[in-house]
Amino acid sequence: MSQVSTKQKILNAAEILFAKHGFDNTSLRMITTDADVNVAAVNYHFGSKKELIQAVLDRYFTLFVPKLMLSLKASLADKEDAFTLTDFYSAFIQPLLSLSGIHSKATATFMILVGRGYSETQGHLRRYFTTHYGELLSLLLDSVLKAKPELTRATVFWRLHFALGSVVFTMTSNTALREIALADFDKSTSIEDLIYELVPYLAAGMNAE
Amino acid sequence: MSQVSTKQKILNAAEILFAKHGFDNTSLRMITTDADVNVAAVNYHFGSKKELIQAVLDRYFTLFVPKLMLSLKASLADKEDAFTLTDFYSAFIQPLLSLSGIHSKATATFMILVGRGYSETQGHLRRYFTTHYGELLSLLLDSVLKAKPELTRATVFWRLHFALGSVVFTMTSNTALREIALADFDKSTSIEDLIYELVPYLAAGMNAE
DNA sequence: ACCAATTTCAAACAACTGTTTTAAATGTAT
DNA sequence: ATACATTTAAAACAGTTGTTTGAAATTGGT
Repeated sequence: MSQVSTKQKILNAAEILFAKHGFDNTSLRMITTDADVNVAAVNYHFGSKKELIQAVLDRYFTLFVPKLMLSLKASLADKEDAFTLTDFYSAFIQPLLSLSGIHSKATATFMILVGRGYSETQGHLRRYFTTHYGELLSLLLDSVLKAKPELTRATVFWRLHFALGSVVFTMTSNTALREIALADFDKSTSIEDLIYELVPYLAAGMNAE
Repeated sequence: MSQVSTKQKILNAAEILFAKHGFDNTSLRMITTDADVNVAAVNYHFGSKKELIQAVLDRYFTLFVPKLMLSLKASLADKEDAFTLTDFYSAFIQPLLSLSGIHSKATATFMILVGRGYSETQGHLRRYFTTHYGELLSLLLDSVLKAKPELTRATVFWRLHFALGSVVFTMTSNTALREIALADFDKSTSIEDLIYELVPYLAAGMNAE
C-alpha cells in the first residue's frame, strides 16, 4: 500500500506542477514537497526525472488513446460512407470527458501536458510522442479523409496540428489570455465560453477551401 | 564601438538560443559562450537576465508593431467601408517580411519568441506583453470587426489568439512536427508549403459561423 | 517473533544557476 | 602624458539542480 501510495502521490503532485510551470521549471523538490514525500523517492520509484515525466504522460495516454481509437472506429463502422466532420469531432467528446474520472481538471491538464511535450521537447519526449502517437495519428488522418475526401493527406495532417495548436496555446496561455481578455472587455471568460468559441472555429478551419 | 558590439553580440546569441531552447532553459553561460563574451558582460550591459529577455523582445516589437499598425491604418483608410478580411491579413505581409532585414530566420524567430513569451510567462513577461501589446490588440480587434461586423468583440479576440496559437505551435514544434510528417508521408515539407497550408486555414477560421 | 526484502529518510554529491566583486585593460578627453 | 571614465576579465558568491549514499524504519512471509 505505502509503495503504490508514494508513487501515486508523486505522480499527482508532478502532474499539476508540470502543467502549471512546465517540465523543466518544476524541480523534484517542488514535487516531493507538494507530495509530502522524500526527495530520494522520485529516483527510487521512477529512476530519473525523465522517466517521471514519461510516467505522468503515460497515465493519460494509456487511458485516453485506446478510448479515442475505439470511439472513432465505432463511429466509422456505424456511419460507413456517411461519416462526417461532425462525427469526427463528436468522437472526441466521450474519451475526453472520461478523463475527468482522474480529477476534475484532468481534461485541461492533459491538453496542457501534450502542448508542453511538443514545445519543451528536448529529444526524449519527441521520441515518446512519435511512438505512442503513430497509429492514433494514422487513424485520425483516415477518419478526416473519410469525411473530406477532397483534401490531401498532408493538408489534413497540418490542419489537425493547427487545431491542436489553437487548443494547446489557449490552454497553456490560459492565465495570460484571460488577463488580457479581462482588461479589454470587462466580462470574464469561463472554460465553457472558450469551448463554445473554439468548436465552430476548428470546424471551419478543417472545412476550409 | 566595442560597447555596442558586445551588447549586440549578446542580443544576437541570446535571441537564437531563446528561440531554440526557451528562456529558462538558456543559461547566461550558453549565451556568453556563443557570443564570445565574458559572463559578467550580461549583467554589466543589461542588469539582469530578465532585462536581457525583454531587450531581445524589444528589438522585434519596436521594429514590428509600429509597422503593422501603420500598415493596418493605411489599409483601413484606403478601403474605408470596403475593408475585408483579405485586406486584414494582407496588412501583415509587409511588416513580417521587413523583419528579414535583421536576419534570414527573423520572422520565424519572432513568432517563436512571442509564443514562448506567452507560455513560459512568469509574471514579468506577462506584464510586458499587456503593456506593449495593448493598443495593437485594440487596432487588430477594430480592423477585424470592420471586415466582419456580425462578430462580437470577444469572439474576434479569441479567434485572433486561436490563430496565433496555430502559428506559434507550428513554429515552436517545427522540428518535431516535420519529423512526424516525414515519417508519415515521405515528402518533406518546406516553410513555404506550411504557409500555403496555413493561410486558407486561418482565413476559414476567422470566417466561421 | 523472526528474518529478509522493501521502502523511507537525512545528508551529502558534483554540477550548474544568476549575480557580484575586484582588478586589469581599454578608451577618451585635456 | 596625465587623469578620468568605460569596458572587460577571472574568480568567487550563495543558491538550486538532479542524483547517490548509507543507515534507519517499515513491511510481508514463514
